[in-house]
Amino acid sequence: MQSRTSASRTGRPRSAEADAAILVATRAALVELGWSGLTLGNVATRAGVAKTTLYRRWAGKNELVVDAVAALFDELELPDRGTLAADIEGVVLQFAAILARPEAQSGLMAVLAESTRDAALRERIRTSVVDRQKRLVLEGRARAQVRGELPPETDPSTAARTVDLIFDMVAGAVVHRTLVSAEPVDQPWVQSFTRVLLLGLAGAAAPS
Amino acid sequence: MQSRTSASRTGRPRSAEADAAILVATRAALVELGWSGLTLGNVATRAGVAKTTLYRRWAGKNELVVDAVAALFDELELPDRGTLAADIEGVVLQFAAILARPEAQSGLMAVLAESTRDAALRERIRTSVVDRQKRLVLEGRARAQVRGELPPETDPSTAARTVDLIFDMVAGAVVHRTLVSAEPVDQPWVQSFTRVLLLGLAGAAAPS
Amino acid sequence: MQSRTSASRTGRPRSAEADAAILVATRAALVELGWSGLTLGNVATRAGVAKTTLYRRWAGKNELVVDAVAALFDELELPDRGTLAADIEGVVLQFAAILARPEAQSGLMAVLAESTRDAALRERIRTSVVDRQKRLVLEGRARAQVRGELPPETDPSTAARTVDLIFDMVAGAVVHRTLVSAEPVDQPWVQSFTRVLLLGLAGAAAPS
Amino acid sequence: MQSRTSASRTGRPRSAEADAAILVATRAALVELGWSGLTLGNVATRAGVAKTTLYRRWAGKNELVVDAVAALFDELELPDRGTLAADIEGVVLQFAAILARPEAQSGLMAVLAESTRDAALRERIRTSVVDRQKRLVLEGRARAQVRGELPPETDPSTAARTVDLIFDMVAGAVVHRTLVSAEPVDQPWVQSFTRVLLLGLAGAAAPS
DNA sequence: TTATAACCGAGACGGTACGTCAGGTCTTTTT
DNA sequence: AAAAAGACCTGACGTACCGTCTCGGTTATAA
Repeated sequence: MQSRTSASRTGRPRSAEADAAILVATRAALVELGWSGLTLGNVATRAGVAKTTLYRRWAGKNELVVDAVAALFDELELPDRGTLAADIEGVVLQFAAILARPEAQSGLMAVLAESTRDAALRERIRTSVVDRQKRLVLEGRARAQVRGELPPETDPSTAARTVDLIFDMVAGAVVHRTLVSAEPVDQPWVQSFTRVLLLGLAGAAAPS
Repeated sequence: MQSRTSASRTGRPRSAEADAAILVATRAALVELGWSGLTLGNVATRAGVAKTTLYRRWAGKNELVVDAVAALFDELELPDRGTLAADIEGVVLQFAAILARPEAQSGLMAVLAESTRDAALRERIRTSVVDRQKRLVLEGRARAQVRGELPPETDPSTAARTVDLIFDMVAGAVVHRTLVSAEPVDQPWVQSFTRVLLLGLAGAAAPS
Repeated sequence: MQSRTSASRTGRPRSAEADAAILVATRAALVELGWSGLTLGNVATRAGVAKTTLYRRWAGKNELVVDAVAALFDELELPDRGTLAADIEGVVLQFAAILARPEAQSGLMAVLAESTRDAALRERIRTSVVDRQKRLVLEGRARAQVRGELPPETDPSTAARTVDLIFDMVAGAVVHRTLVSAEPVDQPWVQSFTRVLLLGLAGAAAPS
Repeated sequence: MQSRTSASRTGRPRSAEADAAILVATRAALVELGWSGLTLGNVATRAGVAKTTLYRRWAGKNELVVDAVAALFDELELPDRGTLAADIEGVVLQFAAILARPEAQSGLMAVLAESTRDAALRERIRTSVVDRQKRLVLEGRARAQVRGELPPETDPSTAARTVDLIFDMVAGAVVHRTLVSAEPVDQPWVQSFTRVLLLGLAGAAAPS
C-alpha cells in the first residue's frame, strides 16, 4: 500500500483506523460521486480525517483509488467445481460480480485511463489488481492438468503466451460486455462464452 | 455531433473551420497532456478559438473528447482478404493500430469511465464509436456466409447474441491486451487469437 | 446626443422610435437592475432592438446612461413663487424629487465615478446635466435682482464665483443628504437649509 | 473590516501581512485603473496573493474598495486652531485633500452608487467612512461651545438635526465642487464657503 | 520524567481550471 | 445602408479543488 522509507522507531505511530476509514470512504465516494466527482477533501471529511493525513499516505487520487478498488478483488477465489468448464464459469461470474459494482466501474476504468501515461501507476495496478486475477488462470490450469483435462506444458514460453492470451480473452470479454456493451454477464452468456473459449483452446492445442 | 434545434435562417452562421480546428486541437492535447491534463481552455487556445465558442458546441470535456476520438474510428474498413480468418486478422490489426494511439488510449478509457454514470454519454459513445466497430462484425459474417465459410443463420435472436458475443470477445481481448496488459497486438498474437476464436465458434456451432 | 458625420441621402434611415425605446429601456433597466446589473444586451432586448443598433448610436454604457438620465432633468423649471426663498425651496424640492428616483441615483453617481477618469464623459455630463441645473441658479438670481431682493452685480468675476459657490452648496447638500446620509429631503429640511443659505449669503454680501 | 464569526482557535491563522498588502494594492489599482478597470485578479497579483485569499476576506469589489478607501479618512483630525472659523477651514481643507486623491474619487463615488441598491454596503460605508467625518462636526461644535462661540444646545433633537444639516452642507459642497464641478477646493473658496456657512448658522440661531 | 519525534485536526495559503457572462465586433440575411 | 440575429474573441467573474503550509495539540518511544 504505502510505507515510510525506513521504520522510524520514535514518534507517534500512524493510525491504522484512519487507513481503513479512508479506504471505506473512498469507495463510498466513488459510488455516490463517481471518479470525476470524487475529491480528496470530500474523502477526508467522510473519513473524519484531515486532508494532510490522507496525503501523508497516498500521493494522489489515482493511487488512493487503486488501493480502494484493489481490495474488492481480494474476494476472488477459485473453489474446485469439478471440471475446467465449471471452474471458468465460476470465476467469470465472480469477476463480473465485482465489475458490476459502481465503485469498481468508474474507479477502475478511470485509473486505467490515467495509467496509460503513468508507468508507476500502471505497475501499481498490475501488482494490486491484475496479478491477483491472473493467478486464478494459473491455478485453474494447474488444477485442470491434475485432473487430466489439459496436457502438461512442454515449452514454458509457449505456455506463458497461452496464459496471457486466455487472460486477455477472459478478462477482456467480461470487461467489454460490462462496461462497453453495458449488458449483464449472466449464466447463459457465461456458458456460451466458456464453450467457445474451451473449444477454441482445445482445437488450437491439437495439430492444425 | 451537435446541432441547433432549428435551422435559423438569420444571424451569422457557425464557423465550420472552428469545428475542425477544435477537434484537431483536442486530439493534439490528448497526445501531449492526456485526459487529466487536458483543459478546455488549452484546447481553445490551440484551436485559435474562444472558450465560449467551444462551449457553444459541446456540453463539456466528455462530449468533446468522444467526438474527437470517434473520428479515429472512421478509418476502420473491412477489405476482402479472401478468407474469414484473414478478414478477422485484418480488422483486429486495424483496431489495435487505432487503440495504440495515445489520443485513443487515454481519451477513450476516461470517457468510458465517465459513461458508467452518464447514460447520455454512454449513448453518444455507442452511436459514435461502438456501432461503427460492430458493423464490421456484421459485414464480416455476411461475407463469410456468401463464401460458404459460415452457414446462414436460422434463428435471428440466436444470431444477434452470437454477434454480440463475438464483438465482446474480439474488442475486449484487443482492448485488454493493449491497455491492461500493455503488450503489443502483433501478428503472432493476432494469429493465435483468431485461431482460438474461429475454432471455438466452429465447435460451438456443431452439435455438442 | 449623437450624429452621423454627414447627412447621408441613401440607405435605410435610422429609426427614431428605436432611439426613444432604447432610452426608456435604459431607465427601466436602471430601476430594476441598477448600474452594475445593467447590460447593453439587456437594454437591447427590452427595447426590441439589436445590440448593433445600440452601438451605432452610443459609444458605450456610460454615454448611454448619461443620455438616459439627462432626460430626467428636462423637467426642472423655476416658476415664479414670489420670493427668492420660495423659489429656492421650490427648485430644491424639484431637484430632490428627481434624485430620489432609483434610475437617477445609481445611474448618476456611477457615471460621475467614471467621469473622474474620462474628460469626454465629464464634458458630456456637464452639458447634459449640470449646466441644466446651473441655469436655474442664474435665472433665480436675475429674478431676485428684478424684485430688488439682491443687488445687481458689480464685478462679473466675483459674481461668477458666487454663483458657483451657491450651486455647489445647493446641489451638494441635496445630493449628500439623499445619497450619503440617505435621509429624505422634505419640507422642514428644505426650509432650514434655505434659511441658513440665504442668511449666510446676505451676511457675506454685507461688509464684514 | 471583516471577521470570522467566532475566534477559531485551531487551524492556520490568517496572514496579517496579506490584509495590508491587499489594501495597498487596491488603492494602487484604483489610482492606475480607476473603479471600472479594477479587477480582483489584478489586485491579487499586485498584492502577491491568491485570488481566493482575497475572496476569503471580502465579499466582493465593493466591500474591498470601501475598506481600502476608508483607511484614507483615518488621517482626518481636528487640531485646535483657536476659532471655529479656523477649525472649519482646516477640516474642510483636509477633507478636500483626501477627496482630491484619485483613489478616493473613483472609488468612493462608485461605491456610493452601488450602495443605493445595497443596504449592507450602505451601512458599511456609514460606519467606515461617514461616521468618521461626522465625528469631527461634533467635536468642533463642542469645542466652540467651550470657547463660547456657540451656545450650549437646549433641545437634543434640534441639535442633532442641526449637526446633520451642517454635515450635509459641508461635505456636500466639498464633494460637489471636487467631483461634479471639478474645481479645486483652495483657500479662497474655503474662506468664502466658511463665511457663508457661519453667518447663516448664526443668523438662523437668532430669533427669526 | 522529560525530551523528542512523528503524528493528528483544522484551516489558510498560492495556484489552476472551471463554466458563465458581458463587452464589443463581425458576418449574414432581410427591409 | 440600416436593421435583426446571432456567432465571434476577449477577459473578468466567483467557485471548487489542488497540494502545501502552519498552527495548537496528542501519543508514542528514548533518555
